[in-house]
Order: sequence, then structure tokens, then C-alpha cells
Amino acid sequence: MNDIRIYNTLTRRKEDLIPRDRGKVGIYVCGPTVYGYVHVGNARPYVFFAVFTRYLRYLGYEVKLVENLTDVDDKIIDRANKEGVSSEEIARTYSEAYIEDTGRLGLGRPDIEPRATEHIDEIINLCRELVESGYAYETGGSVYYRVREFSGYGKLSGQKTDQMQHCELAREGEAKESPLDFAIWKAAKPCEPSWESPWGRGRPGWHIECTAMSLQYLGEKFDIHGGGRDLVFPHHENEIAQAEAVTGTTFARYWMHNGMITRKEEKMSKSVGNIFLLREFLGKYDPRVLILFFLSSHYRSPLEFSGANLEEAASMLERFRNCFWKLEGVLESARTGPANGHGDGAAASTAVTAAAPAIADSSESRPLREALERSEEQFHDEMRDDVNTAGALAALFGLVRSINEYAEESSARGADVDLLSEARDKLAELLGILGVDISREEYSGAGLDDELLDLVEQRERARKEKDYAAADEARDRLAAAGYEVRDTPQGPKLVRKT
RNA sequence: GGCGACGUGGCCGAGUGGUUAGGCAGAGGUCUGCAAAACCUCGUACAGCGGUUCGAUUCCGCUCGUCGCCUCCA
Repeated sequence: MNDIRIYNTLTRRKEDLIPRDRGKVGIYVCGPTVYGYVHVGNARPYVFFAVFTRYLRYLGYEVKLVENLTDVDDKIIDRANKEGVSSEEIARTYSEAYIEDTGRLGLGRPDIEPRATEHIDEIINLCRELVESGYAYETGGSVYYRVREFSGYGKLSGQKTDQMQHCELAREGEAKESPLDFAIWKAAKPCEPSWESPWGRGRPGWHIECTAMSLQYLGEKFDIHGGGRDLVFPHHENEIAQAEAVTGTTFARYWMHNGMITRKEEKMSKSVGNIFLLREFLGKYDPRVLILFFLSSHYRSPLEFSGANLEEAASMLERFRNCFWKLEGVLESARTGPANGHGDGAAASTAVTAAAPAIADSSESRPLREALERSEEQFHDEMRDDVNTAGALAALFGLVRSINEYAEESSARGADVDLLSEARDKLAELLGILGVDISREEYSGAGLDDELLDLVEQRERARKEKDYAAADEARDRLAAAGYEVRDTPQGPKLVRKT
């Protein structure tokens, strides 16, 4: 079938993806802890797994994508205390902001976006089972996971428990049997959100909610667990320990981790203080620029967030958009008649229609036809090989060049309309898989108000009279309104600037 | 100190035991009133040192450098 290989952090190899249930793929991705606005780094796993999911669906898999929000946590409580509001309010505010910000990327939503606070019962059950089986113990109203009890501990991160640095860093005020042990349930303190439990009032520890929710929605031995590289240890390691202790079997079978977004070569994170908020980004750039920025490098590589790199991503978007413009122009002229700059197309359109078959049969269309096949094949080869989006983009740029070459020549002679339509649809389709929606790009006069069209008119009149000062002034005014004028064989066109 | 990743032409960034990545920027040209877009031409890069090989950027070792994790973190 449509086999795909992915790099598995657990085995440190690329492996064929073999779903637990034939034709179905279950994915759990660690979403944000909602104690502030998400930054660009947080958006990378969101974007990557959205694109990955799109591709799997394109291949014909039935995908269930689960992406959680951790809405009860120390950091949320800290922030609430600092601002003098309830932690519920902090969680609600930033959950909503997260949904809103990521929603603007136009990639849709995961199938399920579960919240920790809506799964307290499941979490308590997990804790109880861990205590009953001896993998956890209660002390002072808190419950801790007994790390040494789990023989597989460290298998994901390659850490050995006896060499962990924090072995030596005993924390004050903790009644743990071993410094390695971690809290799965925390006894309530005053002014903190808490729930009734067999150990008194309390709240979940960090890692337990993901174990509970992934098992609930995807079951044992589910396919793929993902998130940022920085979650490998301890978060994902601990999830494995909890889940496998309880179920006695494999937790997730494939682990996929995205590399970090950096600034000045240093990881973007709240603690470093070098974050760039997603909503701030979206105020300045087209969302597709972020998607292309991410996709221009491999998801496992670190990626430098810099003005130059973003400009480059913006240029990529422009190149794709321009190709569409060119295609639409040629297709339009084929529909309405040959371009002669005077718009009397009806009589001439027959000529083009008549000419087209001759061109279509000629050797001129062969390079594009071949490029179409080659690009698509290359695109899929790259995507199937551990989701190599940079390579996939290269394939699409190859197609863009072929289209431009063909359009360049054909505009003068008439074009194979079917072939060009096919090329346009294919490019739109493949870019669409990557989450870059370009097919609905506005073209020509659609949606423009009369004032702008009037300026275009004025400029044309001035150009005919060779009053170039006036023509350029009209162009400047259009530019000020956010549009760029391009003189094409089909006449002047407006392109909205991104 | 432990674990892991990486070092590709001006920049970003794929990839491979021997045949073109791609994008951006730059130079020249075509087209254009100008511009924009597009097309054509131009740069023979793979950290350093050894080794394996007929041949290594691609495999192995060492050195140097960078980054991530070992504490909250996407």
C-alpha cells in the first residue's frame, strides 16, 4: 500500500509505519500548558502534526488525531497567584487564545482536544491502579511514582537512572522515597484547584494527564505519540512508565519528536525569555509564511527563527502565488480569446480553440506533462520518507518552474488548456496537503472595489497617452492600498500584497 | 559528568559511496514606457585530520565547534 517511513525516537531508526489496526492511525500529541499565549515554538508541533495527519489521510489512512491541553499545573497556579485571579480563569483565557491563534493558521482542528480537568476521574483511577500494583505510593496526601520499580525506565531518552544528575539534587520538603520519583497526584494547598480523591483533596501531577487521556482515546499500543524534543525526558519517559506499569504492555509504538525553534541559536522558550508570540507573528505575516517557514526544513532539525529566514519563507509563498497568477492569466485568455490588449475576444476565441489541439499534440507540452508526473512522484517519495517536507517543497518548485516555462511560451501561441488546468489543480492539491492553501487566491477583479478598478483604468489611460508620471502615480496609490499592478499579456492585473 | 543530535557553496536547507537538490540573495541577459512577474546563463559546497575503498561530502576513528536533554519547557 502507501507505505511510509518515520523516525522512531524509541528505536532511533526510521521504520515502516505499521498501524495497530489496518488502515487506521491513532496519534497523540502533547499540546500546550495553558498559562500564557503560545509562541512560535509551540506552534511547530501543532503545524507539523496537522500536516502529517493531512498526508496520512491523503494516503488513505483513517486518522484520529488527539492533541491535549494541560489546564491544571503549577505554572498556571503561579500565574494566577501573580495576577490575583483564579487558576481556572487563567486556564480558560489561554485555552481560548490557543484555539484562536492556532485556528488562524487554517489547518483545522485535531479530532479531539481533551483537557486534563475534564479527565480527573480517569487520572485518579490510573493513580489508584498504580498504587495498588506497587508502582506508586502515597505520602502526605501526595502520590509518587516509584521509578526504580519500572525496569524499562529510561528506554525512550537513553538515560540511565543511576547516572541522572538530579539523583544528587535532593529537593527540600519532599517526602519521596527516591529523588527519581515523581508526583502523579499532588496534595492540595490552600487556594489551589483541587478534587476529591482517595488520598484527600488534590490535583494531578504533570505527566499523568497525558497517559490517562491517550489511553482513553487511543487505547493500548496505539500508533504514534508526538511532541517537542524537549518532552522526551522526563515527560514522555514518565508517561511510558505510568502507562506500561498499568497496562503491562507497550504504550505508544512510535514516538515522533520535532526539533526546537531557536533564536540566535538558542532554544525559544519562556524561561530563556526569547519567545515570539504566535499572535504577534500573525499580526505581521500571512499564516502561510509560518507554515512554509516550518516546512522548509526537516521537522526533526532545529530551526532558527530570524527575519531573514521568514523573508525567505515569504518569498517562497510569493513564488507559488505568482505561478498561480500566471496560470490563471493564461487560462483566462484561453477562455476569453487571445490577448491582444484590446479586449475584442469573442471572434478570436475560436482561433485559440482551434489552435490548441495542434499545440497540445506538439512536443511543446511534453516537458510539462513529464514534469507533472515526475514532481508528483518526487513529492510523495519525499513525504513518505519521514515526512521530508523540504524535499517535497523542492519537488513543487520544480513543477512551478516547468509550469512557468510552458506558460511563458504558450501565452504567445495558445495553450493546452486541459494540461494547464491539470497542472494548476495538481499544484493546488499538493500544496493543500502541506496546509498552504493557494487555490482560492483571488485573481483579477474579483472582490475589488470600484475605486481600485478606477485607478487601474486611470493608469491605463495615462499609459496610452504616454503620461507616465500620471500612470506611476496611479500605481503608487494602488500600492498604498495594498495592491501591486502587473502588466500581463492579459492586461493589467492587481496582486494583493501579503 | 552522563545521554543524544548536528557541522553542506554568500545565506537558508535536502541528499547521496562515482551522474542536477531546492529556495533566497548576487551578476549578466530576454521581455517591459518604467516596474513587477517570468525565463535563460553564471558559483563545481560538503568543519579539520587520519582510515576503509578503484573511488567518500556520503562508511569508520579521532580532533575542534555548535545545539538539545539530564530542572519547568513544544
